[in-house]
Amino acid sequence: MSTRRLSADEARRWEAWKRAHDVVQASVGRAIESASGLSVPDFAVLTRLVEIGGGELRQNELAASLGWDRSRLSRQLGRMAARGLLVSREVTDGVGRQISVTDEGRSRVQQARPAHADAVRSALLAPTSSAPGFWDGLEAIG
Amino acid sequence: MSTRRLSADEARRWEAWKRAHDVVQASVGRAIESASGLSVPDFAVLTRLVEIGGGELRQNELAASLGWDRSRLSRQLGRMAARGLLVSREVTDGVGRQISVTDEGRSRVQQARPAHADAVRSALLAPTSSAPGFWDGLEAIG
DNA sequence: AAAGATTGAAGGTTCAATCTTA
DNA sequence: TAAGATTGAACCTTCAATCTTT
Repeated sequence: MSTRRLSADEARRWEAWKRAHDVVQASVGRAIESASGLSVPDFAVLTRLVEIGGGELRQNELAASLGWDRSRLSRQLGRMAARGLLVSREVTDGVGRQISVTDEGRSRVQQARPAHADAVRSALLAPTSSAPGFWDGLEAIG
Repeated sequence: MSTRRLSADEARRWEAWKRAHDVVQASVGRAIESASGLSVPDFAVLTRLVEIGGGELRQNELAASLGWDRSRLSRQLGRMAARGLLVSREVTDGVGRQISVTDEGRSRVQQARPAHADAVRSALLAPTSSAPGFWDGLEAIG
């Protein structure tokens, strides 16, 4: 049935779905932050840099890998460079910039990885009764 | 099996889950915005105001209803008041503020509701083959 | 002109500190 | 003191405009 607004039951299911997602994201974010001091975007950038580029990538390749637009990545890299997590250099043989992880950035992402893996597994991939995750939050949704 | 980082397959499932969520949220957000000019937080605030309070609520009741902290709501209400969507008054008989929807705010939320309902239904509650939603995005996740 | 990147402006979120009033 | 609310600062996201180099 289609009406001009959500029914109380539909609204309840929609809110439960959003809340379940937010709980998972917050859990993973807290795990990363407490293990390494990195934010979720920091971790996303450093992970690509280390795992795809071996520590270095062109900025446009990084953008493509993340699925981010130029502006978003430019601002994120600016903040991360100011914190010493990476460095940005002009590329001599053409247009563009080369992004390189620093020792500090490499160390931090290594610190974050186990906590990230555990949090994702327990919240989403393999929730347990002692650590309920996304799917449990949706039990009543049908 | 538990290792110190996500496997390629685990990472793929995790990314797919996040992407599916983001697609749904973006779809609902665009529907609200194009129908009414309201943002998602605008719509959340006005919906509570109209449906729970009949157009008026104490600020702390609004915060509880939304599950938002004081700071977040204070900043959101400031922006909305500046745009004429609501007004904020001191409460004479004690501490606190009274938030009231304006005619403009009431009109906007009414404009947004059908688009919101349609978007939520097609993206999450009852996706169709012509409008795939969240669950379809997760097909490969197992 | 096209590609790669940055910036101004606006909106959103969070934390800690602060202010006000009962 | 405690409750209700605001603010400074930092971070995040997006859009349109801009800048630079090929």
